[in-house]
Amino acid sequence: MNDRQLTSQGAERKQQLLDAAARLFAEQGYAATRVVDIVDAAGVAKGLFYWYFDNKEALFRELATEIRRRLRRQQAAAMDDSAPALVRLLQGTVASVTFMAENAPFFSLLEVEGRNVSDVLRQGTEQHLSDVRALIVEGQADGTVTDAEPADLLALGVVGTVGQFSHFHRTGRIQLSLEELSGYVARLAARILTSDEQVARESLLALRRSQVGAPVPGA
Amino acid sequence: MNDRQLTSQGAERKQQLLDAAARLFAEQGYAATRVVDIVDAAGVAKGLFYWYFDNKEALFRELATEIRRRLRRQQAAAMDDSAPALVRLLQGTVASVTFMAENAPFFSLLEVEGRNVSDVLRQGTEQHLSDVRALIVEGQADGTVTDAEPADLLALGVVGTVGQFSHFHRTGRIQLSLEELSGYVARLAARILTSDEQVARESLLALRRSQVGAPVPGA
Amino acid sequence: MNDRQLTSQGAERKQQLLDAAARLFAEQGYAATRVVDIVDAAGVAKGLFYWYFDNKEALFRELATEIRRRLRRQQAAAMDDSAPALVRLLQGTVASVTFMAENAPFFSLLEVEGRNVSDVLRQGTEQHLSDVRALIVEGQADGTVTDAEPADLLALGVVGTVGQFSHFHRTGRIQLSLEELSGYVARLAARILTSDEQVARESLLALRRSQVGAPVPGA
Amino acid sequence: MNDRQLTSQGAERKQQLLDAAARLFAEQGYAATRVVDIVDAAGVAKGLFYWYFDNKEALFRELATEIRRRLRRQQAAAMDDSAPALVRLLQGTVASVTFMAENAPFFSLLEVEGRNVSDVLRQGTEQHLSDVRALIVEGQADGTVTDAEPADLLALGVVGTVGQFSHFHRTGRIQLSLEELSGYVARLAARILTSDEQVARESLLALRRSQVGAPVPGA
DNA sequence: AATGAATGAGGATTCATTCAT
DNA sequence: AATGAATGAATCCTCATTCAT
Repeated sequence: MNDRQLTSQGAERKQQLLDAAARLFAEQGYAATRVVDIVDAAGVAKGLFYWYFDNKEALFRELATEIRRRLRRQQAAAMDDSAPALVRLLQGTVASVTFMAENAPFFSLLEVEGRNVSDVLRQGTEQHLSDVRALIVEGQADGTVTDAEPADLLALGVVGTVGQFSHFHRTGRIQLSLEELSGYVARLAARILTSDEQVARESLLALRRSQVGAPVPGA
Repeated sequence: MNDRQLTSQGAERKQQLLDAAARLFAEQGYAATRVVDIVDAAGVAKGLFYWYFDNKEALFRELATEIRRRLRRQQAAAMDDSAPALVRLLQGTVASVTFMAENAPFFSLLEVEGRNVSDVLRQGTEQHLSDVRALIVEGQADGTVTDAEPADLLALGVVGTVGQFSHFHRTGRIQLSLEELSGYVARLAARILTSDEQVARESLLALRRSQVGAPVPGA
Repeated sequence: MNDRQLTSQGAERKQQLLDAAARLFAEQGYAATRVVDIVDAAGVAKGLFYWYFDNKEALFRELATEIRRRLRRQQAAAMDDSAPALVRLLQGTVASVTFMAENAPFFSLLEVEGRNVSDVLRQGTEQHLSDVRALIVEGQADGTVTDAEPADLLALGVVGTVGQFSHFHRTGRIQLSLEELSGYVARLAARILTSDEQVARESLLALRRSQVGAPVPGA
Repeated sequence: MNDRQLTSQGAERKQQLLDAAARLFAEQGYAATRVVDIVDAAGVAKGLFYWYFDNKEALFRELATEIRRRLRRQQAAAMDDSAPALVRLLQGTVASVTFMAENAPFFSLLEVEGRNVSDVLRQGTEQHLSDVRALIVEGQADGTVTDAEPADLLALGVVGTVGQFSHFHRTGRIQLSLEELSGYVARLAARILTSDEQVARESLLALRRSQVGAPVPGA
C-alpha cells in the first residue's frame, strides 16, 4: 500500500496523474492505456507514476472509489430533507443523471473494466441501491410510493433506469440537453415508483420547484 | 479475411473454440483471456487457432455477431404478428430478457469489451433500438402507446430497462426466477409505454395468453 | 512450475540455454547477466527462454541442481568399493577437486549467488558433508582415520579444503596443473584425516595405484 | 571521487550509512540491497546518500577496504614478535578466524559480490597470502615449517582453511564456540605446516600460552 | 488439419542517480 | 547538510502471431 504523506504540491501532482488517467481510460479503455501514456499526458517521467501509485490497478481503484464518493455527495446534496420520500427519490435521481452525464468519461471506464476492481464497483452500486431502497421503503410507508412491487425491485428499476440513460447519453445515443434528459428520467422514475398520476404530477412539480428555488449545487 | 471452406468436422472444431472463448471472455474479460487459454480450454494446439480465425479480435467479432443474430431471431419468433403493437413490444421485451438471462455469459462479454468491436456492438444495439422504435411508432399510430413522449425516448426506455435488468440478473443482484423477472420487466415496460392503466392491463393479459398458448421457443 | 515434456530436440535447445547461461553467470555473475544475454548467446529469441524456464531464477536452480548431481556421480564413480575408507575418502577428494576444476565456471556461480538459491546450495553441501562424514565414521571404526577429532569437524576440514583449493584454482591463484593440484589436496586431506604417517603414505599410494589402474571415468 | 571534508557530525552520519549498508549487504546481498533500503535503515533521506558516497559501489569498496584493514591490524596485534614463525603463523590464524567469525556479516558480503570490487578483494586476499607466505618462508628457514611443500601452497592451505572454516561458521554449519573453533583450526594449520608432531605440539602450546597471557584484543 | 516451438514487439515495474528547494 | 520529488534507462516477462514439420 502506498500511504505516502503528501504535501499540497504532491497532492496536485497526484491529481494530475489521476485526471490524465481518467481521461485516457475513458477514451481507450483500461487495458489499452499504458502507464507511459498516462505519464506522458501528465507531462512527467515514467518513474514518478510509481511514486504516487503502487501500480496501474491501484490508480484505477482510487479513481473508482473517488468518483463513487463524489456521486454520493451529490445525491445527498440534492435532496431536500423536508420533502416527502418520493420527491427526494426524484431529486436524487436527477442528481445522479446529471452527475453521471457531467462525468461521463469516468463512468464509461467503470462500466468497461469492472472485472479488475469488481469489489470496488460492486460496493458502489450496492451502496447506491441500498440508499434508494431505504427511501422507497419510507415512501411506501407514507403512501407516496406504490407497494404493488417490492422495494427491492423498484430500487433496481430506478437505479437501472438512471444507469441506462446515462449510458445512452454517454454513448451519444441521446442528443438531448442535460435538462431534457434528466426531466425525462425523472418522469420515468415517477411512473415506475407510483401508479397514482396525481401524486406523480405533484412530486414532479415539487422537484421542479426545488430545482429552481435551490439549484443543485454543481459538481 | 478467413473464408476457409470447412468440413463438418472443421465446423465442429471451430465451434469448440468459439464456445471456449465465449466462456472465458465472460469469466475474465476479453483482454485478460489469452489465446493460449482458449486453445487449452478447447483442447487443441495453439497454432490451430489461426487456422480458424484471423486473430483474437476476429473471433470476438464472430461471437458478437452471432449472439446478436440469435437474439433477433428470438425476438421475432416471440411476436404474434396479429397482435397490436404494444403487445408485440411486450412479447419482444420478454423474449429479450429471457434470452439475455439464458445467455448471460455471452452478454457480459459484450458489455465488457465494447471498444475493440464497438462497431459490431453499436450496430447490434442500434438494430435493437430501431426495431423497437418502429413498433412504438406503430403503437402510437394505433393509440396503444402513449405519445406524451417521443418514440425515440420510449424506445430507449424499453431497451434500457431490458438491458439493465438483464445486467442485474447476470451479476446476481436479482434472485428472481426467470418468469418473475420477465413478468416484472413486462409490467415496467407497459407502464413506460402507456399511461392508460386499462390498455396496460389488457396488453399484459394478452402477453400472458400468448405465452401460455404458444410458449416462447427456447434458446 | 514448468513441467513441459520435451522432445530430444527440445531437450537440446534447453541445454543450449543452460550452457549459455552457465557460462555467462560464471563470467559476469547472476545479477549482471540479463535474460537477453542468455538468449543472444544461445542464438534464440527472447520469448523462447520462457518456453523452457519459468524465469531466470528457475534456470539458475536447475543449473545448481544439475551440477551437484554430476559432482556426486563423479565422486561415487571414483571410489573403489573394496578399498579402505581412508582411501575412498582420498579418491572422492581427488574426484571432487578434479570435477570442480574442470567445471570451474559452474562452481564460481554457485559461490557467488548463494542467496537466491540457498536451499538448493545448502542441500548440495549438506549432502556432500554427510557423504564424507559417513566415510570418516567408517574409517574411524577400522582405525584408518584419526579419532582425535570428531567426525563432523574432520568432514568439514576435508570438504572445506577441497572447496577452498578449487576456489583458488578457479581464481587463478594457483598455477598448478590439475594433477599437481589434486595430488597436493590429497596429501593435505590425508594429513587432516590421520596423524599416522605410515597409514597416510600407504593410502596415498593406494590412491595413486587406483588412478593409474582404473582412471577416473572422465567428465 | 568524493573527498569531502567531514565534520565529526558528518563522519558519524557516514558511519551510520556504512553500518546500515554492511548489515543489509550481508543479509540480502549487494545487488538485492537498494540504496533506498540503506537510507531507510539509517533513517535519512535518499539524497543524502550521494552527499557521502559517489554511488553504491563506492560505498561497497569503502566497506571492503575498511574491513580488510581491520583484519590486518588484528593479525598483527596477535603476533608475538619474539616467537618463532610457526607460532606467529598460528597466532595470526587464530586471530583471523576470530575476527572473521566476529564480523561474519561483513565477510559474507565480500564473498558474495566479488565481481564489482574484485580488485579490492583480490588485493585483500593477496595481501593476506603474501603476509602468510613470508612467515612460512621464515619458518622453513628456521626449520619450524615443513619444506616438503612449497611455501606458496602451504600459504594457500592455511589461508584457505581459515577462510573455509569461517565460512562454515558463518553459515551455521559449525556450532562450536569461538574458542573451540579457533582451537581446531589452529591444530589443523599446525598439521598442515609441519609434519613434526613434536614441533606442532610445542607451537600449539606456545600459542595457548600467548592467548592466556596476552589475550587477543577484541574487535 | 494439426502441432507446438519460435519470434519479437511491447508493457509494467524497478531503482540508481540527480536536482530544486 | 538534508530532503524527497523527479528522472529515465534498464530489465523482466507476456503474449499475439508465425512457421517448420
